[in-house]
Amino acid sequence: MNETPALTKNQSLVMSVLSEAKSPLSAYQILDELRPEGLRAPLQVYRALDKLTEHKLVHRIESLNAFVACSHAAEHGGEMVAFAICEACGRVEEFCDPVLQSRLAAWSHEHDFIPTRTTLEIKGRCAACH
Amino acid sequence: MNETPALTKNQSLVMSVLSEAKSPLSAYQILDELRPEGLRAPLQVYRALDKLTEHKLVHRIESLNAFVACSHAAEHGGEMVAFAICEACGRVEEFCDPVLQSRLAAWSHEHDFIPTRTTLEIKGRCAACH
DNA sequence: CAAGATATGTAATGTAATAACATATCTGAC
DNA sequence: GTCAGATATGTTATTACATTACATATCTTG
Ligand SMILES: [Zn+2]
Ligand SMILES: [Zn+2]
Ligand SMILES: [Zn+2]
Ligand SMILES: [Zn+2]
Repeated sequence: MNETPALTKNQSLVMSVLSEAKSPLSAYQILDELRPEGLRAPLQVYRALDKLTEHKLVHRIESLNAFVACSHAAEHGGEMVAFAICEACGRVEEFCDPVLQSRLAAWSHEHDFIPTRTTLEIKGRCAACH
Repeated sequence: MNETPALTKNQSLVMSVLSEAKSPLSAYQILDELRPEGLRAPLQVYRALDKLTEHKLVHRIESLNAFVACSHAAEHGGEMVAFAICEACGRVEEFCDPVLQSRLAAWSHEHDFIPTRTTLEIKGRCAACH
């Protein structure tokens, strides 16, 4: 069910750039990295990002207008994902928390709200940057 | 301590537009609303939004690149704020939840992360839009 | 092979946010 | 009152982020 298909050429290129990045990259930063490989237009990157995001191999960080490779070893289920973003070094840590998830589910249920997607991003300073 | 100063002319204009809006507005939508009052440039709106956001009279919705008037009757303390955003009607509900807040504080403490700002936005369908 | 689906290439445009600089208004010290 | 610093405003240009529209190529599958 819902197998992740093999990546296409552009998807692979974008994925490899994000996998090697130490912090989130904007679509235009990714494009610049890939000009040597022949990419020229933002849309080539955005299309790849759309697919990668759909398959949850990549996540969009809304508060940065940027993208990170998923750091989950295993596949994502339907669970909520959160991010801790260091404002000093730029590093992002991805995490899941069942308590947060169930608390949000409870709020939604109480308020007759049907959630489809949750954005949870904490900005601050990571352990290495105190 | 930290009194909210009286609003300037442009801040008042922007605040009044947001207060009457039924859903979040982009800076450019606000600008269009205020052209009749003489505003002409995005920066006039962005500057007002910066101050209003600083005083927490307005919140930025990161996932929409848009802004809403704060719906808290009382003043904000340092607490975390969350938003439930209806993808059908556009309405946004602002809420606080101590459980979410303490759980995020716990995660941060466990991971030696010093948080400064949290973005929590749930997209979905509100009670009126099932 | 033919037909439909998926992926790619390219140009142009739309939308969001900031930089740089000039001018005006407010506020307190003298 | 007036001078000086701080705050607010006005204006133009530019940068950053994202999508529309259309043409072409490649990959399925009957
Ligand atoms: Zn992930
Ligand atoms: Zn750090
Ligand atoms: Zn509020
Ligand atoms: Zn609704």
